[in-house]
Amino acid sequence: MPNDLRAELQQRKAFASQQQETYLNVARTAAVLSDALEQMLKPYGVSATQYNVLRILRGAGPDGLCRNEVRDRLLTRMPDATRLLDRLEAAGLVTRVRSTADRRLVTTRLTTRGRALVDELDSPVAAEHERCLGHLAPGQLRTLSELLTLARQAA
Amino acid sequence: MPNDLRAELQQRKAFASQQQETYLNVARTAAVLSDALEQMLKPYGVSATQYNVLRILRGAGPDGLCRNEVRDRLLTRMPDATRLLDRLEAAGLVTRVRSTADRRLVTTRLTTRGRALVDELDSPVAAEHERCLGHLAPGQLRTLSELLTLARQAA
DNA sequence: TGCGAATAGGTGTCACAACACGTATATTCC
DNA sequence: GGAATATACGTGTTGTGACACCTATTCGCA
Repeated sequence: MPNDLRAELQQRKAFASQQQETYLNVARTAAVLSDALEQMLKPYGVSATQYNVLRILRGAGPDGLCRNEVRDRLLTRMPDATRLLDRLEAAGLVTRVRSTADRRLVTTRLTTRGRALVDELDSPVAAEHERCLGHLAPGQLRTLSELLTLARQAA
Repeated sequence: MPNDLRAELQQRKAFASQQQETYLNVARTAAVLSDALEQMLKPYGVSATQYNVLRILRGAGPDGLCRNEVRDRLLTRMPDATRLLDRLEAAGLVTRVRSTADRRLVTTRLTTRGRALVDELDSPVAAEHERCLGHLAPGQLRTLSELLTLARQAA
């Protein structure tokens, strides 16, 4: 079904190129999947970006990370990581302390509550992924990941 | 290279599941590709979402589309299509006229300038897609599109 | 040692998106 | 035919992302 997206967007004309069709499919799929995740996270009071930060900080362990390290590990470009962390700090999910070794650095860490929240979210997030992508066979998931990784190489 | 994304995001632990890895790959790839497109469009003064609307309106032809039809054809969910169209109207790229048949409807159409802009953008956008995805073989692009279409079925 | 460049972080301002609510017109059902 | 509901659109408010610019601290090198 090569024209499924065209039907979905109610477009009449064929895509200009195979590359454009692929781009639109990537964008559309990401929008659909991240919307679903966003809706799932809403009752917990965090956005998908915020959840992503919490997961990054959990992965960093007790040493925490400075602002730019968090920013560089985000899935999406985020030029204003300061206020993103501000909001998480205001919500009591992270703390920030200025480093004594290099006073330019401000290390961000999960609070107990932040850690508890991200741990609590593991199961429902996994269930959401299972719900959205569980119908794909392991080989399909692997192929998809590989092709996406390849697609990212040029830009 | 199954762990390329993990290296890219500097994560230590393996992904929790194949589904999660695929989700992250979709999100990351969409972010990278749409960022590139956004940067390409910036000199022309339109965002990727605005460009998307212009393309939708061109596809609709001289009859134009009402607000909700535009909204439903967008790649990403857009609850506030009114002000998106407001901005395009303020930029002189679209016009809106209230329908006489059904006075609830407001039909949006491209202006001459809007049409000229979207036509002018065809070539550089195609070049950008070629630049970002040209290194994939036709069969790879097709497989990728098909798997993404399949992935979208559940949610 | 001292001066300029680079790095880390923050802020002011604006544009844009999200949500809830309000208004006008059309349709449906009694 | 008239009230209730649905549809299409707009608006007020709040929160979030984008960009440019600023300060403080450290580093590099003469």
